[in-house]
Amino acid sequence: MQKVPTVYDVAELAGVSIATVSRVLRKPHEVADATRDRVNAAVLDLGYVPSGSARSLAARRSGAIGLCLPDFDGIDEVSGLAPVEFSDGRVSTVLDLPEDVELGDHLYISEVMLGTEIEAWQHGMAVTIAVARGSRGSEIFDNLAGRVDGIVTLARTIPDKQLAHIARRVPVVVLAGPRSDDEYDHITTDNAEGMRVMTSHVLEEHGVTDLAFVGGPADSPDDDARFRGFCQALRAAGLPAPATPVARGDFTRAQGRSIGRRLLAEGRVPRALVCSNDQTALGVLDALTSAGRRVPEDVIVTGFDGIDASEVSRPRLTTVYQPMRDLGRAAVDTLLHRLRDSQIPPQTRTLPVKVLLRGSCGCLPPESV
Amino acid sequence: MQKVPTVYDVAELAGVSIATVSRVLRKPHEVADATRDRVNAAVLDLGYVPSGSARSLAARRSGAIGLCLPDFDGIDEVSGLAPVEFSDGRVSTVLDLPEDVELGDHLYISEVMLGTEIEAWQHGMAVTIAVARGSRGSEIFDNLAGRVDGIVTLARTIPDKQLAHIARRVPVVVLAGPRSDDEYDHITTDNAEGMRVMTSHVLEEHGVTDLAFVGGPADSPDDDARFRGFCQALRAAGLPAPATPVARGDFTRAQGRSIGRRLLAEGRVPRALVCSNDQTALGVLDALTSAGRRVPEDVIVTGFDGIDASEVSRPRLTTVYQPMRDLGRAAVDTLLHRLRDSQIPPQTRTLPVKVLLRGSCGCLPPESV
DNA sequence: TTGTACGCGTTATCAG
DNA sequence: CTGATAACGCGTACAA
Repeated sequence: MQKVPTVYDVAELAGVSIATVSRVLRKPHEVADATRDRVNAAVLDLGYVPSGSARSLAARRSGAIGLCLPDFDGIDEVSGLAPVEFSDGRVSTVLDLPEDVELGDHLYISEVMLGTEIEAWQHGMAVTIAVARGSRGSEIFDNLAGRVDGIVTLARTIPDKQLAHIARRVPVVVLAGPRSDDEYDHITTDNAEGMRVMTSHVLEEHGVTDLAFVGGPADSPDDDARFRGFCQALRAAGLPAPATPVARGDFTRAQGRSIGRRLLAEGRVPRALVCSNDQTALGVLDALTSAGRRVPEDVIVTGFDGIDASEVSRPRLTTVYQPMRDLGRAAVDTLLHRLRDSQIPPQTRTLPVKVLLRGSCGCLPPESV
Repeated sequence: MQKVPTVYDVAELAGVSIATVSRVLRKPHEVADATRDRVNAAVLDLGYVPSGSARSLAARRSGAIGLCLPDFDGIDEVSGLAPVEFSDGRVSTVLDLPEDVELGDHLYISEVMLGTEIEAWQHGMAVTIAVARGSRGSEIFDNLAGRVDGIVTLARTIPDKQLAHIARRVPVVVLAGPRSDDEYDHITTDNAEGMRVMTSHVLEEHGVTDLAFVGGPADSPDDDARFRGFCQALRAAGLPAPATPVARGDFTRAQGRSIGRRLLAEGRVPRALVCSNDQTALGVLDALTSAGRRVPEDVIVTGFDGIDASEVSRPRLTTVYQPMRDLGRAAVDTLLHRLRDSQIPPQTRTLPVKVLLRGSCGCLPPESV
């Protein structure tokens, strides 16, 4: 680490030119066996590791793709973070009472990350991640854009203006965003159609006509599409569609709970609550059951996403599953296509969703929760 | 994207030298206001984004840290991965019966990633991740090492030999590994002590003397330390300590289940099963309860890690919580220290654990599960 | 305050 | 098959 060896050092030790060293590393078959062995020995001997920066600079590609994520953990200022505490050798023991767990809060994003990484790995590329925390986001994303071959970003993570700026340097793929009039490739899921089918199920199979939609953030394109699907199903059934959701949360379980409590307090709980995502639905479920309402007997609750937590709630949540991991994979796939051919017009590729009927709509017998 | 602008283009448009452009970007205050404005305008106009490669090369630091993770998702060959399927516009509906969920399988790693990212972000650094999948691992890690300022790796992710090679170029911090006779900095948790306290609790508070340890992989340093803690508690209580765990799994819930079934079949279920991690414990719990054994009345089960899934099991799992996120944070913190001063001797920093008493050891009344 | 010129460690294009 | 040598895009002493 004191004196990091370079191609020159390797070349000298092996008694060849730097060009040959480079060849041994990149196209070993173009080099004579004996020469190759000498070079490889020198590499091992010196502890040589090629400089990625120099390599990227000369090759005009970095072999990495950038993943931009929104501030999903709520940490947004450096000052707000306590330093890590180390052990003093003692182990404390506490009686841990049950409480509400924000289980699966990061799951959506974790899955997207994983999918991105997997597909990148398949193509021998690395993934560099950047989270839009705090005020320095701008700087962070520019830095990222400068060091990768392409960028995958969740919708609404990077301000439009900056995204446009970045996109002049590297291709951009937007995840879960609406296909607006931009120049980017998009990956979406069947939000509207999924919610339409889900709603129709409640309408037709369960004969419910009194149902309301619990939404997410007003500026969420996902939420918007889901609400549209909900309304569409209502109209198709000859029912009036509301102009807006009965309430809006921020896609967190905590907000779902408070919405549930509010509806209870105001006596506005309908026969079925169709929620815009699982977290919200689970929160609503919490509020309902702790107020003594039976789900699904008194109220039907449905979600959207299919996070793991929806699988272990009581009752298990009927929801619309979307392939989160494939979202990341599809984005990278699209990015690589674009890298190969920058001429093709901006694409929008849609991933399928699947309606999972479980306990919270009443499709399963009580014993299977 | 057609013709990516460089400092030269910006300099020309702004009518200054490239040195000035560079200054505007790095030390804006050393440049006259008017000049700065002209340059910034040119930057915006051209859509200029500095090349990270060139920057890293010239500055001799990349501003990124690498995170090496084991093949936690079991994907190890490119061929084994089906391509992403896109939507055909139809939404399928399925009756989704309850089944065993591998909830939280990636949680440990997700948390470490998150912690790493947070701490890196605080210091304006990016994180590049690499997973040790398949046979190309070697290549991948070398590439990573060449493009980052330092590396954080989970123990046993990179073969010793290669790690030694890499470490000659960049500093390395090993997570959750044993402090062996290497030159790396290490971050560990109080595995042995945590397990000792947990075991003592079962021994003393619940008066159990008939207990067994269900281990993880034989080559896991974490598992090893935990088993030592277990034995230590037994001896302290005047009981004989076993030479080996009663069974070994691979830290997955599935293995935990089969171990549970095996013990049941062989009639070797003791009064308490102390497990080396939560997944294993949850699997054991599955096997026990589905065989009609009551936990904690008939058998006490405990875990280690404190993953979210341990919080929602029935009964909720008594376990030893370790701060997974802090593991990542501490690693980055240590790495940055080392970057600043390469002279200090290799350090080992230990993070505290906490024993969480919940339902599966019998510390909580039945109603709070 | 601004400009000149060199170096950073590779890759790639030619000759040989 | 191997060796010079010119980019690659930026940071930075050193000058002006």
